[in-house]
Amino acid sequence: MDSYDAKTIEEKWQRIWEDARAFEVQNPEPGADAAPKSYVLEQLPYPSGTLHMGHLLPYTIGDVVTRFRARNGLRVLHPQGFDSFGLPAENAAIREGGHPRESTERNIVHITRSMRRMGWAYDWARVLSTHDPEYYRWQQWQFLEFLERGLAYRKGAPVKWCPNDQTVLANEQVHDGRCERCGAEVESRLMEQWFFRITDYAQDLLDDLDTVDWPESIKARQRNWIGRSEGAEILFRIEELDEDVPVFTTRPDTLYGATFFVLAPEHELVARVEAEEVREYVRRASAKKTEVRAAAAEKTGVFTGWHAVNPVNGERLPVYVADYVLMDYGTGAIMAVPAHDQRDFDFATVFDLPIRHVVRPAHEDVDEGTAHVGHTEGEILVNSAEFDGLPAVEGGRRIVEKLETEGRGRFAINFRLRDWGFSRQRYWGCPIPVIYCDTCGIVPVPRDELPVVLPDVEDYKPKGRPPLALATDWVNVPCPSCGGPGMRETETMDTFVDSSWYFLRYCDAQNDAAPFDRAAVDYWNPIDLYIGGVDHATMHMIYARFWVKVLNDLGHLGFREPFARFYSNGWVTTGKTKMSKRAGNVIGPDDYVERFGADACRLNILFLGPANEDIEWTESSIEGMARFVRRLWRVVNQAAEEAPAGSASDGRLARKAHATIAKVTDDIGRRYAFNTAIAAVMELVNELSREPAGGPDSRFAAETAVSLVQPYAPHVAEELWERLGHERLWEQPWPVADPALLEVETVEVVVQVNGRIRDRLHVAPDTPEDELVALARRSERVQAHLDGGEVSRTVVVPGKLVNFVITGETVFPP
RNA sequence: GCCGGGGUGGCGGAACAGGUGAGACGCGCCCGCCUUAAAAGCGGGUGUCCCCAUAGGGGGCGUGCGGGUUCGAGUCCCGCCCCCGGCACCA
Repeated sequence: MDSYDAKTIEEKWQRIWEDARAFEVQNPEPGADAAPKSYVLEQLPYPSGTLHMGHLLPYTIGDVVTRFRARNGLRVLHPQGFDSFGLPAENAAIREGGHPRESTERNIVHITRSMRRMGWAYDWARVLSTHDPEYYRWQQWQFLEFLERGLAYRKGAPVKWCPNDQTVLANEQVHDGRCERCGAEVESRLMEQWFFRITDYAQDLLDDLDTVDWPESIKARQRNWIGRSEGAEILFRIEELDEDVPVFTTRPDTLYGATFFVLAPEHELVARVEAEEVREYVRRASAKKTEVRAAAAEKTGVFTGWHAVNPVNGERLPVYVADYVLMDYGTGAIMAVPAHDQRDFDFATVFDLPIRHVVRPAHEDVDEGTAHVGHTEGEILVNSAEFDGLPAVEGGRRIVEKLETEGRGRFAINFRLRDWGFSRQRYWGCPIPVIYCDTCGIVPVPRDELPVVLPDVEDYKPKGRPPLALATDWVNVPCPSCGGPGMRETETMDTFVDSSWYFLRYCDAQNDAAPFDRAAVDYWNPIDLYIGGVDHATMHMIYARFWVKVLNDLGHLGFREPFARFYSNGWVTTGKTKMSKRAGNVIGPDDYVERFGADACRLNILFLGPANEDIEWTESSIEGMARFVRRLWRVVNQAAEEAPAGSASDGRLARKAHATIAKVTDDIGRRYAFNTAIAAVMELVNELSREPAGGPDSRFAAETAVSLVQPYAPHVAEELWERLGHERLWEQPWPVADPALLEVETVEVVVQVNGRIRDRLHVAPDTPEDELVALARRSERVQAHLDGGEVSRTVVVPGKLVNFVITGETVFPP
């Protein structure tokens, strides 16, 4: 027998799969009966220079599932592509010179080669890159659809600005007041921005989470992010201004406890204060970053001299400006109830404002000197005029109803989710296809002029203005509407737009008349298994859901959720830190593929632990896995050479093979427990190695092991399959366990006395209960323990155990 | 603070529906075989404490801690402790 040579085998089979177009899949012909399908997809990768172990996990999971489902008779779509716009390439170009396109495309070539070497079964005929004009052309087309329906709009808004990257950041890209990308401190700026009206879909996005099969933790994050709160909007009149100001509150039951009123520094009315003290406070507050405000030890604020009238009792409340009230949540104004809100309490303490308790437990007293926060269950209203004594929740409702009849309040729902600001002052992104005209305003670029191709520029360095502004030939164009002078939009789209619809394009990747054909998209979607990391749980996966809902409302597709099932893979870590380019601790697979082969790497990454938890990379385990592959090689080769063909018996080895089929099928197909499936195959190989030449059963066991390991180690599996005298394992039906052989001939039934095992019986699995009890009683060792006690109860689990419960002294014999 | 996920051998982990002595499978380590030697490979051992003993056998205790339910609990319930992740002046 020749020795195992991973490199030769892997190259051989990769060539064969490629020549056979083994993993390319066709869309169904229009009108034809659509075959049962499965759409398996890993989150779109950014094409950094090289693959690392962190990438191996999701892609190998996707590959195992793809190969498994294909052999189970499904038509499987498993494409791959590149999220190739974005800051890293642009920053690299600024740093090292060259065009971002050059380094990006070089990286794509390199990473594609690495992916092929891993043997992942992708339909490369559908590959896409988001920086390809043929891709973003259709993104611009969809943007125009959004724009025309008012779902994309421009407004001035305070935005998070990264002074280092010279660009606007989404809220999600800011962590602890710093740019998540470069770590620079984020500033706040007022700028005209493009927004998608995702807030229109907030309730929809929340409700439809109930229809998808995702881990609860991921759903929880999205719910958290959307942040729905129920409450009321209540109008307060500011006496001195004669203006009504709405506030949002989740605690209308505490309205009688309001003792002051607060406006956010950015609130429009604040501009009307003339006192220099207030103006100075507003200036200082707006310079402060939100996170610095939040971290402040003590609440700050300043009295405006105004008073707000509480609509429910006519009380005059002093109006303050304080930066603990945020302009971009609710209405930017609050009624302050220090007795029942910690923040208001803190403020009231600093400014020595009155604290009035209006909600308290029905049957106990509260300390009036502290804030009594966040309770409504079992509590009643006090100090609340005619509402006294009502349960808090009902009281709140009655108060709002009363205000409603007076036109001073209404029930309201508020979301934490904000509209999605998607314009970026950077170069390397999808151009926004609009033209500004002094006469016509914002004019969409006509669809037949798409794509608006990103022009080359001399200098990508951001200078506060987008680099595209420097491409004057490109910028200055006639207005499509009136023909007068116009200027192109020089901002580009957030790359999250690119990844909001790429999974649709895969379904019809070559379409040059539309983003995609609806029938093709409706056939393949929703995605049956979406695989990726938790870090995209709130941004990408909310945006893509929003995008699909809009396209559905516009009639472009027939479903409302893109990701029917989501599998969240863990991180690969070294030490305890997540492996990432930024952490500088990446270990690439290339070296290991060279030394041990792609098959060993694939097996290893899935064997290290449950794939939905973090996995620590260890050098020694891959050596163990290489050992397993060699062992498999040796044992199967020996069976191929020496074990005769013929029908398998019902002996131990054949039964083990059937049990392994059942286990692996369930582990991959239902449980997504990729590690235990490998362990099961190892057990089978261990048994086979005891008698590799043992007859037809050995050959059957060898074939079974090879067939079951194929999703994980497809190259060596194909090679061994061929040596066993067969061909094209990747097309063979997945093996089916014979239920008759899953039954073992004899089972061990435990005999317990008071739950302690005293003997074992070896009996047929279907031995009836009474017989089991009789056998158990006959046992000498059991007898010894039954002496001196009376059996008060006998528990029998057929095929498992008999338990005698005895009363009496001799529970534990000496 | 709120939300989510976890605590099992020297290590990664298994035990999927409360039902066989927990610890599958692998890593590491130890002993042996093979070899001039090494590598590779092969065989065996490996939770912990105790007892009788020549082989071997027997028993106690063990899944973060404390209670509980049950004939029976890693698995269910109550109360703690600790770790990881997310969100957070969100009114």
